[in-house]
Amino acid sequence: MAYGGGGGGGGGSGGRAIRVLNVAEKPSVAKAVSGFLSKNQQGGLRVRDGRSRYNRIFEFNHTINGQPCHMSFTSVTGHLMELDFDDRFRRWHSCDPVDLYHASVRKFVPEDKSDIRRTLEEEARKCQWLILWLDCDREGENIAFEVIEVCTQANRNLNIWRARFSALIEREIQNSLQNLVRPNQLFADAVDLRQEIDLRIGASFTRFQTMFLRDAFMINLATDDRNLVISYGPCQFPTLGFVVERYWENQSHEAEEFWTINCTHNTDEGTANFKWMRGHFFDYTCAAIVYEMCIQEPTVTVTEIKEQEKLKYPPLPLSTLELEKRASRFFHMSPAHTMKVAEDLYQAGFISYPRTETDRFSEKTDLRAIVFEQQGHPLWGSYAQLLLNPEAGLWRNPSSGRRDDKAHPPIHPTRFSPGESGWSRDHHRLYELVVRHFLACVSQPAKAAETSVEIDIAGETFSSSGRVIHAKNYLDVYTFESWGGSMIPTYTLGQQFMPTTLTLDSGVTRPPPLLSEADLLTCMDKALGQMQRCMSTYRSCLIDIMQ
DNA sequence: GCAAGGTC
Repeated sequence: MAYGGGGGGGGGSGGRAIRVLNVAEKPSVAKAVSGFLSKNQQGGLRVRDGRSRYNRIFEFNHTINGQPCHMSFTSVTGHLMELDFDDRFRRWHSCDPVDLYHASVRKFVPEDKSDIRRTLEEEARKCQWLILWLDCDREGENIAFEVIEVCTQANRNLNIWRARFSALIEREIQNSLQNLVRPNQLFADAVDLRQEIDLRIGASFTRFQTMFLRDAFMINLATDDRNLVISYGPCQFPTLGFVVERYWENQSHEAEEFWTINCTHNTDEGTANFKWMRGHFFDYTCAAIVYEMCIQEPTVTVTEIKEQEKLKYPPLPLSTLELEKRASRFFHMSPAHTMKVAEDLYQAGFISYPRTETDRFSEKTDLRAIVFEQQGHPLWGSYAQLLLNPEAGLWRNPSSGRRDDKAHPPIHPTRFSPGESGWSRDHHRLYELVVRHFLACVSQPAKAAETSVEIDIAGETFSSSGRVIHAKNYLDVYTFESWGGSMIPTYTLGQQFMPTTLTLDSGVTRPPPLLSEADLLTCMDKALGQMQRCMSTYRSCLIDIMQ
């Protein structure tokens, strides 16, 4: 890769330090990265204030691929720019809501971000290079181009680079600085498009339905001090749809009585509960007739015995969606809170970047090194040691999911911690989940022997099964999941006995439960997958047509 | 007065 060259005497300036402006997405990242990069550098780390009181500027010396650099490191706070309609469309009655689909829009730096803009302009004028340290997701790429726009307006000759990193740990940061790439315009464009669609649909529908419903229900603004805006956004509606759909199913459910036949058998080895293979009948008379036949001739004959080894596999490597679902299931943490806590852990360097779709590890990842780090933990350290011991036979290369966002690895621990004093209970729990999940991924599945027995009573079939766990394996460390064992007595084929009980039982159908947050995430993910498949079909159709 | 995405 050819560094320098392009802008205002980069690498070619004969050993003289070039001035580099570095920009992160948030102040904490600017501080953390500056901390790593200024280590062991002459002059250490200096800090000064910029125009914005939250976004300070860190300064230090560094060398990029042999080129001495003077680094200034500042930050933005998320998006620098906003998208909105031109002023003449801003008032609600200025146009028909449908006109908002072609009204002109503009992207600009809002008033409360103008101090950050000034800092960027002033610093950009002094620099030859610009390195973008924004989060490595689509929004980050879009913010990168917002920063580029502001900076290049102040200095046309900037040589612009993108640092890519998935964890706020020193090794990763040093590595990304020595392997700079160019920013990706296509990712940024995708976000611009999403912003425009959200704005046009949201504003036009919200104005339309608010005004329409006000008139329809004759709500008088003068006497009603509620600020009634009935908002519509492309993001809310699928979510609301799933929630409401399930609610309606739940409400319209009519409980229905059903009947089933159960059989139990006690021996000195234990009890077997046999379930009727027909499930249940909604018609009492039918069930009663069959039951009557069984009672007349209640002798049981064992007709089939199946024994097989059953495996329960560890989960796939951890993506954001799974992290949210599991934190919701295991700890009742809301997805929003989970992501806040995960972000804290990421910023302190304990886990990798928590926003990832990837559920497969790259072959280059040194999985054993990650396990190695965890050996000293009081709770799971001994399990980590066992994993690394080849004689234990516990290790297994992790399964690979089908998703790869090509930007970040699955969420995994990046730094050992026995727990930090500043952590809340949820920080502890989430770190524990990430570590235990990772250790589970590289472990053997749990193994059990399952026996299923089928019996015949008067021509009706019943079945029961028992399970004996032979090796818990990953379940020893993944304590959030369990796999119950159950014993049933030993039977032989053709054996005959009398049932201990043979009963006709009734039950009532239950409505489907309201959607949990974890269920909702699953619905959204499924719908996203369907949409992506549609899009890809559509895309190949277009390509066909064009050829 | 409107969206959704960043972040303080």
